[in-house]
Amino acid sequence: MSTIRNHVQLIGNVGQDPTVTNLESGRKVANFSLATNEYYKNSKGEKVQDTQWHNIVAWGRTAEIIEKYATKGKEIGVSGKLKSRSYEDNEGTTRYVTEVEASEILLLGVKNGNNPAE
Amino acid sequence: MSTIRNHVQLIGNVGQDPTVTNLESGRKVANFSLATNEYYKNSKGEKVQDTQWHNIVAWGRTAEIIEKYATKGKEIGVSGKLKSRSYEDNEGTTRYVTEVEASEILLLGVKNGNNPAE
Amino acid sequence: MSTIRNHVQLIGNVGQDPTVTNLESGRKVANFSLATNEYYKNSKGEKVQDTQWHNIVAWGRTAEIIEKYATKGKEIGVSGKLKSRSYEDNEGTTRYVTEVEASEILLLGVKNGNNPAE
Amino acid sequence: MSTIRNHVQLIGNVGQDPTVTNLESGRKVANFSLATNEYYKNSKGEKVQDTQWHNIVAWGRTAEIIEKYATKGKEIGVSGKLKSRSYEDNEGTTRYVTEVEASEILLLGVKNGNNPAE
DNA sequence: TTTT
DNA sequence: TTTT
Repeated sequence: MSTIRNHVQLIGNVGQDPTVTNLESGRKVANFSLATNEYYKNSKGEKVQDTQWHNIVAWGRTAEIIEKYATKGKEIGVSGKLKSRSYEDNEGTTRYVTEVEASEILLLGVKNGNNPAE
Repeated sequence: MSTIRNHVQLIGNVGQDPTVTNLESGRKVANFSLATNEYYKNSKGEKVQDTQWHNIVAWGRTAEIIEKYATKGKEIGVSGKLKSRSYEDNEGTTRYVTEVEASEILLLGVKNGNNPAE
Repeated sequence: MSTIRNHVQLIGNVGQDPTVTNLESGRKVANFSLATNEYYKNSKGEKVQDTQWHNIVAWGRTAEIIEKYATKGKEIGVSGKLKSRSYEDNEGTTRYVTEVEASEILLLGVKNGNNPAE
Repeated sequence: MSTIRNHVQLIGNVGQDPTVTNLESGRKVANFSLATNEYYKNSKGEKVQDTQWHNIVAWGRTAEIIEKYATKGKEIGVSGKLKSRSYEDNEGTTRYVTEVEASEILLLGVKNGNNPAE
């Protein structure tokens, strides 16, 4: 889809080592959670943290990079599209999940030029 | 939150007239669905449409603009952040919903300079 | 370059029919100006327009789409990277120009699904 | 201007300590150069670096943050708008400069929650 | 040089 | 003029 019609960019920390599945086709799919952290002052002037957790999914070459480098705790950038899909849970109920389908990731805190994702 | 850490931009069509709630504080909240449409050719060379539906929420002045102008079918641009929250459904089960919290909207197909959102 | 490290998105009007050059390699290059328009109220409460003109350059398939559809006056979206380069003017002085290298364009005001750029 | 109509985001390294000017109004203006670095393999399979230099300008509170924290060499994120302006050089010739007017910066390589820009 |  |  047009990157102009549907574009998401996040910078945050990887919540846990990604789950990577090898598809029959030979492609990989990677799934993980990414935390973005916001800080603001509340009405009492106290610093408050608001953490948002995002579901990230990636395919193919991007999934391979994620498998190798986007390990738990790493700070990364993600760009891609916002997508939702439905599935049946164990009780047969239809559930909906919204994910960011990553087309690109950027490893931060890595020396420039040694960034395997570039 | 930093627009650099968490940024979403969508261009699509409003699914139905927004639901606008007047809070006790005097602020408004607007909720609606936005469809983004993708077109691609499948393996048979046929044109296929992939529509994604996004939950949009907006507060305050942005909600007021949405209430007046972002009516059903309109093509609009939305920029904001990706946020998730939980709530209890009627059976008391915890549900999760992911939304785009819009900080800005742009009415398309409106003559420049007559755009009430600008 | 990483779309995360260097990303520009503009929505505006094409200033004149693009200049398209056929390179010896068979590739095309398209150049044109894009106007983005801002409206705000000045200190006297008068509505003021601020127009910014941007140099856009595109290569290959994107240049071909531009040649056909991004004609004078059209409202389009552009996404790409910010790049600068130097050249010698007629007097032999080194000049610098900053351009948006478009990787994608979106024709607005076109019915969904009939958009040749998608 | 609408962040949807004109939006730039860069992640790169500060080229030199910013120049900060105190305006008569009491506001500050900060100017500096930001380098974004791209790496790719050329036709011989050699890794090549392409560095783009961007002119950044910021006003008010953003300028103050830049003055304190965006010092030479630091890796930062910048978001804002693309703007051009003309000026007369020493010989009285009209020159044009294109800048990113930063509305927000993000200091990278800083522990979350200790980021003075947030 | 666009658009309104 | 940065970074590696």
